[in-house]
Amino acid sequence: MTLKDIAKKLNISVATVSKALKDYDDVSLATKTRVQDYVEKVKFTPNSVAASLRTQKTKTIGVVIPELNHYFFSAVLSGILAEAEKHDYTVLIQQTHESYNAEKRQIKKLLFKRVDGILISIAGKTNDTQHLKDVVDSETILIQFDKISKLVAASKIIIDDRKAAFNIVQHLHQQGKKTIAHLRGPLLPQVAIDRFIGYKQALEHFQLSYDAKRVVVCDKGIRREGYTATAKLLQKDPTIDAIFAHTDSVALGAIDYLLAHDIKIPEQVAVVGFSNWEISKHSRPQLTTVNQPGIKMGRAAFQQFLKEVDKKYKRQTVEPETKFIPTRLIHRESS
Amino acid sequence: MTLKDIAKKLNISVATVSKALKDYDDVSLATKTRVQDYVEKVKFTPNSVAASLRTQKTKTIGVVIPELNHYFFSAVLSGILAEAEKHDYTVLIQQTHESYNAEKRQIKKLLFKRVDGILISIAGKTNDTQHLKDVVDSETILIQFDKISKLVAASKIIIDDRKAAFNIVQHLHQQGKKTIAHLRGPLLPQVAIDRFIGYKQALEHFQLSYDAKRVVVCDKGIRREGYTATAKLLQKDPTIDAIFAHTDSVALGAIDYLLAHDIKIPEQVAVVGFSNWEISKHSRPQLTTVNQPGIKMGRAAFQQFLKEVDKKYKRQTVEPETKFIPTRLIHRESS
DNA sequence: TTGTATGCGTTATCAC
DNA sequence: GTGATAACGCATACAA
Repeated sequence: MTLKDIAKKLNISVATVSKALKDYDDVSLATKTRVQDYVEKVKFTPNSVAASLRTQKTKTIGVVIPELNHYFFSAVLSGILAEAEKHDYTVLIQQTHESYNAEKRQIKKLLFKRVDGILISIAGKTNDTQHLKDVVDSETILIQFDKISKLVAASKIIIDDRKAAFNIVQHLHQQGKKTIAHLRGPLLPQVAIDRFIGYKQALEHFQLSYDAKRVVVCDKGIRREGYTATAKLLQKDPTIDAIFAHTDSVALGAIDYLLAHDIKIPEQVAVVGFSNWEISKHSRPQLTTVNQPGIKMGRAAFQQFLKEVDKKYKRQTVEPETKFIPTRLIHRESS
Repeated sequence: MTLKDIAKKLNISVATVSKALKDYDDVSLATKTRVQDYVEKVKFTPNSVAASLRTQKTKTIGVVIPELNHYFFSAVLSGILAEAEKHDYTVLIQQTHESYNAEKRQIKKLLFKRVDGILISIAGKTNDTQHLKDVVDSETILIQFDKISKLVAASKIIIDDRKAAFNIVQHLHQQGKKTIAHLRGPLLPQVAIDRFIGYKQALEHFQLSYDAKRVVVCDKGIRREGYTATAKLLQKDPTIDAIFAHTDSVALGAIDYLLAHDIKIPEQVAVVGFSNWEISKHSRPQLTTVNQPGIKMGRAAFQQFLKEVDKKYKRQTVEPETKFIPTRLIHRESS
């Protein structure tokens, strides 16, 4: 069933049917209701594919994230979906599993699908960003969130990782801690770099000593890693009295080690995580962490897209912006 | 840039360009490489919207789930995505938040988008299924997974909830438990009904007593509910020595109550959850539960779609099938 | 207020 | 092996 069929049935033109369905005001109320009633009756569903071809808009965005089965990213996606639905957009989803090649392939596919915009959190191993520049060149709107590349001229929605890390150290300092270790993330992603910088700046600011021996990379971000890294840390420096882990699961691994060795938390060693995943409040002791508001970030990312797409359709120039989503420290039992 | 532009540039016809790009064998190798090289050089991306309009296939499926920020469902989606990408399909995602109206609206939108198929796990409050029958009527392939309606003539991918619940009771019986309570899910969804039936059948089979007083509905499925429900249970019947909760978070709530009242787990009261969410292995004591293999279920759902869409294109009739994804009990510290 | 005509970018049928 | 041409279903400029 198409507009044509309806037109024939009602003895009017296709153009009129089209306009009537879109509630144009140069169509008489009489024919409008005639068309709308008929459409209702026969359950006609217009074909968005044809409309998209004609208008050159798909009202669809693509979202590319590293991992879907992940508390933070699924929250972001949830926020994007909520906002997208409100503004009548649909969402194509792609998952990279942190693979650069998958990311390249998926972006290509989204351009093939002619999405109006792409919202992306880049894969950990991505360092070449040509595929992202291709998106910008194709005049498709690009919004980066969370894991971003500074080298790409596109808007960015992020948290202030430096500040959040700074606040964690400040908190530990206020709790009387003096020798603070850091279980950091992989070397490449900006988030890991910024958390490390914030950590270092805070140590300096509060005149606490920094020592590279007290920083261990945990690049898989899994619980077991936190365990072994903590073992290593305390072996190298038994005076450590606090651990700031770059992620909640790594922090839980640290707690595992401390519990297993009868080290009192937080009296002897305090532990702070990052992200406020579900597991952080289900653990014992409950984990102090920083909330990373995924839903808000998702909403903000979509809103940024919407703002830019509106400008684009009005033929205004769009300047990339960077938006920070506020975080706060959640003080629980582990510190 | 379009096929037309390429044709003009290379002094050949649009038809030939199209065929060359699709590697048809009635076009010479020479022109094929000429076209492909040029396309490579200028980074031409064909327009799938036009292709879809022409072929009446979008190579896109829609997925409708109750909650994205949820360990099980994001796993299912992850499985769907993996399989879809392998077969060159893209995925439009919709989230109902368990709302029937949202579900109706979103299905309509997916039909508007002319997806080739819809994979759905229905909302808890959905009892009218006309919108699902509409999908079938529109000749769009419909696959149900996990939360399904028996009333809809479409394939179903589920776990054997009855059997899984039966196995839980069997396990508790083997541990010497005699008075087994059940924190059940809401009354409507089939999964909750089946888990309850499996529980009851097992009690009968092992000649354990059943008493409606030992069954409490926890329809929100949250931790706090498990706490208060357990309080209620033990008040009504202090002889209860095992609790089977319909979901891991409810089980954790039960554990909270038992720990708070110095009741030994599992010696005095054993606890078993359902789903094997991430939190179940991060809790203390670690939770005995049933794994619900989300990724496998997602893959199976897509494969079922693929099978049916192939048949459809070959004009063969498709009969709805029901597939069971095997589960297994994961024995941990709480039982 | 309504209708006519054109094009969006492909694919596919049928000539040549 | 190649090309001309007609759809696919809708939106819109313009004519009536």
